[in-house]
Amino acid sequence: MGVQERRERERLETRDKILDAARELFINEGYEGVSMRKVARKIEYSPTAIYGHFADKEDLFLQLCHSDFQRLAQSFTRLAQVRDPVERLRKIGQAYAEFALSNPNHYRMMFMTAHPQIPDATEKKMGKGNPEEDAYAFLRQIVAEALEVDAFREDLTDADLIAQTLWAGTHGVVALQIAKSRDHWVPWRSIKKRVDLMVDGLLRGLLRKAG
Amino acid sequence: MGVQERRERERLETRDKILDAARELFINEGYEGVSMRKVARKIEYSPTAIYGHFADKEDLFLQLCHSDFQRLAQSFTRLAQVRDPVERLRKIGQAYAEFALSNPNHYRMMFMTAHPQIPDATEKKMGKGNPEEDAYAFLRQIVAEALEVDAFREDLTDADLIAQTLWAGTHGVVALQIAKSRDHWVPWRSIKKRVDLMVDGLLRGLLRKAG
DNA sequence: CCTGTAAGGTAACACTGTTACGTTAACACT
DNA sequence: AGTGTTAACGTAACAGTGTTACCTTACAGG
Repeated sequence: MGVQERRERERLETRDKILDAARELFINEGYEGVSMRKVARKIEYSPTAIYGHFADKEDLFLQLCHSDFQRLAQSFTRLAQVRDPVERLRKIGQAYAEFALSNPNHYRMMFMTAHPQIPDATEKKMGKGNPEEDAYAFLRQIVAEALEVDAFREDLTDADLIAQTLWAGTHGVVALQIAKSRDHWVPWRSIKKRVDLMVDGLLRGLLRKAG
Repeated sequence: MGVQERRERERLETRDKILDAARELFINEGYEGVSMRKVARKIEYSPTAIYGHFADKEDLFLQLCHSDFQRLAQSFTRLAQVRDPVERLRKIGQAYAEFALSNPNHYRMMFMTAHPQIPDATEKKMGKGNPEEDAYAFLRQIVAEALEVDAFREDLTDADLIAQTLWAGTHGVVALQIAKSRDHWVPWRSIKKRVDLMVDGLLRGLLRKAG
């Protein structure tokens, strides 16, 4: 009975059609600029068809972010080959910033807007740790490695606290860039300079002075 | 002809009634959770009455943020009495974080969402520099003072770049707190610890090693 | 008393996310 | 071959949104 498999395949095909159309719209118009009816028109379906595949608009967008953020987690794992954990921390900051600035709408949805507490059910359906979590775990693990070789100041022993601070630093730069770069009352320096100074300055302040 | 003055006064009174009702709603329900009709019901006016005082919903919220953010700028000026500019930078970071966490909805609107380019007209009506700008200028000025006494590393000479990085650091911590503190897949450390480590760590990395 | 003006209300437009409910087509089973 | 079931999809509607023509009303100035 390959019939069920074919149906499943067809179902996934239209699901992907929805996702592709929605991705293009969300990227160009942002979350509020997109309506379910617009997505439906784009794929020539009725609006209700989408609800057979996604619980609601937020679910649709989050599934989208989810799949795209796996790319981020994967690009992180590619950094595993960098030997020096401190150098790896530097690289992960750059990669994170690059991803955020290339996918500003996704980034806004994932890290700049509060969601009403993800229910545990969907969390498990996402398959054992969502990419956000994976990415954080990855960062935390590098921090832990750096801690083991005594790279950080001796009064810093909490890997989570350090990881959260490094994350917050890069997040701060890219989040301001995404939200406020068009405000001209701040003489913004180039985003590259700001990311570099944040990563470098913060690491300098947290690492042991003499290696 | 005190008539015009009385009319003006009455007009401002209803304007303030709108602002007060809207403030309470926005603080509790957030931007999207509030509708013009809700605000109108609260003050027992028709929805259209609001449009006689504010251009649209965003204008209403921004005027609100504007007046509340003046408190922030004022709390900054109170820090002017701190002698050491570096110590003042530390204090301004704490004050900024405290304000953001006490007014999360305002903060979200002002610094975590992109607005469609403020037209110059309203900018001037706001009276010579909005509070955001004032606050940034204040920070920048302290950085400039610190630069004059050679507090920063010798390779750091751009007051704007430094100010933007310090701002981004604190912004990163509070923004993540506001948007993601309810996500339980990160073992968040206390917000105080995170703010402290960010301000202290970042300054350590940017200041000259031996004072 | 009449007129102009400005505040405020009514009703509508064009949307939005979402959901009962109906249709349809393909499969499994007798 | 005919019947029943199921799942995908569409129609039409609900309750709400921001916003705007248009109308009413009250009141100051001539």
